[in-house]
Amino acid sequence: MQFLDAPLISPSFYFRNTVDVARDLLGKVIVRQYNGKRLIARIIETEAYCSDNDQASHAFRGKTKRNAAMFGPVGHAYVYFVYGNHFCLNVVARDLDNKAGAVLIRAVETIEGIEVMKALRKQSNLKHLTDGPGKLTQALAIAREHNGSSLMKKGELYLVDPNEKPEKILITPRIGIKVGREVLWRFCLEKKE
DNA sequence: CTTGGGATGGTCT
DNA sequence: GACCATCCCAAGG
Repeated sequence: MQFLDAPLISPSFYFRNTVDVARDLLGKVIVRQYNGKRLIARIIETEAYCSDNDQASHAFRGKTKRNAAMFGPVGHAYVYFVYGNHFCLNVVARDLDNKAGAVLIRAVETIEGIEVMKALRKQSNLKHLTDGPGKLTQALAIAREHNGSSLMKKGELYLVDPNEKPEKILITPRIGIKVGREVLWRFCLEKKE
């Protein structure tokens, strides 16, 4: 399995400008150990959420119990619950000038474990298996308990770098928000729109 | 294909 | 009591 040999990602990768990290997370690979099963997925869409300079960010109004992970160590997960139905997975990333910052993982494509993902999603339509932030957390069984956990060491949930060749990246405004639409902080790999 | 509304619950005012 | 970094389904073109 090529992805088991792929190296883990070190803190220095995440200790950079949040927007740069969002772009560079494209093509990185999420590994999830779930009930003895291995689920693997490749990141194909991200968004950057910064600190008190970013009105759309959960961190904009300062630290609270909910967003505390965004102020915590880089390379850790920030998982939150939205709309009463869904979890969203973020990776904490920021440079020294910022107190908080995280990259929302908006979409992935399945590499391994598709049958388990279908079961978790109660959905067999491959097109819509992992093409949204709430969908991919369901497909990978990511929830509250992963909030604050490190993604830089092998465990239930971590990231690896398969060292892919760069691909064409689509850059757009972030979506699903009412403010902060003027910055181009959403990054996608070729797929659809 | 697109649109519109309902479900659902934690957080903050 | 209002928001939400959402999803799903049903109805209409």
